[in-house]
Formats: sequence, structure tokens, C-alpha cells
Amino acid sequence: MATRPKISRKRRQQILEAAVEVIVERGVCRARIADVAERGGTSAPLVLYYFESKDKLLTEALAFAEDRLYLAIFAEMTALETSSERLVRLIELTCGHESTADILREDLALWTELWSRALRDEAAGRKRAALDRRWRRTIADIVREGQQAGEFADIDVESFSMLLASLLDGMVLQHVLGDPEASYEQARGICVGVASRYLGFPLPEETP
Amino acid sequence: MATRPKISRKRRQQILEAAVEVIVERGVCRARIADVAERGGTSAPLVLYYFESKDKLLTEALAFAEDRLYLAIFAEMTALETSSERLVRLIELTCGHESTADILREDLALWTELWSRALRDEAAGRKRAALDRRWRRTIADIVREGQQAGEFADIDVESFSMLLASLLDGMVLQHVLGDPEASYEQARGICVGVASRYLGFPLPEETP
DNA sequence: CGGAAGGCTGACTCGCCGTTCAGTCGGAGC
DNA sequence: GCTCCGACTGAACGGCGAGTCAGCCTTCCG
Repeated sequence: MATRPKISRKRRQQILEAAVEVIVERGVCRARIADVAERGGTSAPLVLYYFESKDKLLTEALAFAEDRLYLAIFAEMTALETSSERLVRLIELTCGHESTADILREDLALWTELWSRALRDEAAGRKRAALDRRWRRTIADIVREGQQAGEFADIDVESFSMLLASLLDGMVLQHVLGDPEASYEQARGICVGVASRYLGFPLPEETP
Repeated sequence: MATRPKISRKRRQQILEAAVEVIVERGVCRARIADVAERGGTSAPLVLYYFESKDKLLTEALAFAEDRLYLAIFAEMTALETSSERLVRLIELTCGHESTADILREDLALWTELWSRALRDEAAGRKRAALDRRWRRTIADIVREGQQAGEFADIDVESFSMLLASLLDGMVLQHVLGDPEASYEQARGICVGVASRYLGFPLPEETP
């Protein structure tokens, strides 16, 4: 991050994007520097030139993808009017609504990589925790707004955020791993059901 | 599995257990055959003698751990009387109740490994799907029993099973990754709250 | 023009680790 | 006793892939 401040931002970004693609395809542990180089249209030494080691590259790539995911979701949220619309859209995105952008889908798939890495890698662990906190706060903010607008019932925000965040983690898993028994419609229905039940808003119909 | 039927079961088991320990410690991708051999008190070639390749060893070790986990949980369940007790105990085990056996804890930690592997490895994917199905069925069975006994409300079993299973996946993650913001008590409270709310049974007090 | 500096690469090195091989050991059966 | 067979190992092989190095090209500035 702060190691080579003068270096071209563009190339760095390009390599990071290539790294993310490779990780999505092969998984963190099978990703090779040579793959990243090829995908990014350069050579392996250059990758090491920008990122000192494979480990740093992968850690940064994961962080990059997670930030990108967060920004994409944040953008989706701010484009919507009511709090319940936002919450429902959040649910739809994580459950795998077909309108979900491919990049977002990719980034969601990387959660499993981040999780398994977080167990042993200090940096990944911190990133994971931060991501989770941000994620829960996103939910909490939507809920609080809804409560202030009188849209949602006055329940404990922290508990509900953790409930929904954990549930969504589980649903992302279903979606990413492509369990045939767990359809998108069902997943969405369950999550929206929980939200409307706890927050006391009417069940919205399916977004096409 | 069927490749060397005559080979000593004992040694196999011993190696599998060693492999699980190594995977828990180092993660699937950093686990080495030499580690497993050392941990199991033998040599690397012997490990390959029992399992043809590293890949097969790891796949089998993961499956072994998951089955062991399931059996342990199943045993816990059958030792309890009422359906609500069972359901609550199931929640407590996955949320990280301190009485949880170390082996069970280890096996839960391996879920993240299994998940990330399931994305690319055919065998791991199938195993994961089977595990998930079994897990949901365990919940569903408890719920159905409770309904027949008049303990639980008459809600849709399949949806509720998927809801609770996904929620528990999320909670296992919190627990395994040791998020400081997510305490055991809170996790348990949330899950038990959902269950009692949906199934209409009174909130039980904390099991010590 | 010279030369410095940054961006970039081909061709290497080098360590690690899965896998193989050639054999040893011990016991069971004859 | 001999032989066979299954369990087991030390030592080596071989490939893969991260990281290094020496030097090339461009651009920019004096």
C-alpha cells in the first residue's frame, strides 16, 4: 500500500483485477503468479515488482474485491427510496438475483476464500472482521432509517443486524455453492420473510 | 474407499485423524503429507501407501471429520427428551457453547475448508451438498417431531429448516473466526429467539 | 546529445514437497 | 528351514513455482 507510492496506479489496479479473476477461478491456494501475469498481460516478475510477494498480492486482491463489492452494494442502496426497498434489494443481491452484476457475483464467491484464510492469516482475519462489521453496520443503518421514518418496528437494531447478516452469510453460501435444493426464490422468500416479520413491514412482491 | 479393502483399518483411521489435525492447524492448502506422517507417527510413503495421493487423503479426511461431527451431534440429540431441548442444544453446539467437545469444535472449523474446496473440487462439492442436506434433515426431523408432539406450531418445515440451517452456518462462522463483537450468548440468543418465534415455544433459559 | 530513472522482461536459481523405488522386516503357512 | 506377502521406510527423483538478477527499452530532463 504505502510501499511504492510513486508507482503507476493503473498497472496495480490491472494486476489486482487479474488476480481476483484468477482467485475466483482457481481458488487462493491454487492461484499462481504466472496465471495472474498472463491474465493481466504482463510477466511474473512485474507482478512481484508491484507486490513484493505472492502473499501480499493475494491479501490485497481479496481486500480489493471486498471493497469493490461493498461499493457496488452501497451504490445500489443509495439508488433506492424507502428503507424496506433497500433491505429487500440487499437480500436479493446476496441471494443471487439474476440481475446481480457478474463482478458482484465473483466478489461474493470470494467470501469462502476469505473465510478460510482468515483462520490462519492475521491480515485476512482483520480484513474479514472489518468487512463483517461494515456489513452489519450497513444493515443497521438501513434499519435505523426505517425506524425513524416509521417504516419499521422498534426492535433491537444490533441483534437484528447480526441475525440478518449471519443469515445472509448462510444464503450466500447456498447461492455460491449452487445447491440445487436451495433456489433463489426460496432463499429470498425466507430472508424477506424474516425481515418483514421482525420489522413489521408488508411483504413486497418479487422484483423481476 | 474400495481400493485397498484388506488394508488395516486401524492405521487408516490413525492417519485420517492425524490428517484432520493437520488440516485444522495449517489449512487444507498448506497441509503437507510429511506433517500428517509425523503427526501419525509414521512416514510419508506410508501415508501414500494407504491413500494413493495427497488429494484423496485430504478429501477423505474432510469427509471423515464431517461424518464424525454429524455422529457426535446425533448422539447429543438422542440423549435429550423434548424437541425444543434438542433444537436448543443444536443451536448451542454450533454457536460455540463451552461444553462443546474439542473434536466437535475442530470439525466445525473445517467447514470453511470444505466450503472453499467445494467450489472447485467435484468430490468435496458432493460431500458438502450431502452434509448440508443431512444437516437440514436433522433440523426438519426435530421440528416434525415437535409438531407431532404438539410442542411446535404448524409452520412449513422445509422453509424453516433452511432458515435455521443457513443462520447456523453464519453463526458457526462467527464462532470459528472468533469475532469479538459476536459473543456466544448473543449468537445463541438470536438463534433461539428465531426458533421460539417461528415455532411458538417458550424461551428456555441458558444451559450452563 | 547524455544519462538517469522508472517500467518491464527472459532466463535463471533454488527450495520444497509429492511421489517413486528399492529394498528391509516380521510373521504366517508349509 | 524356506518362501511369500503385507507393512513399512530411507533415500532419491523430478517438477513446479516463487523469487532474483542483469540488463533492455522508453521517456524525460538538463
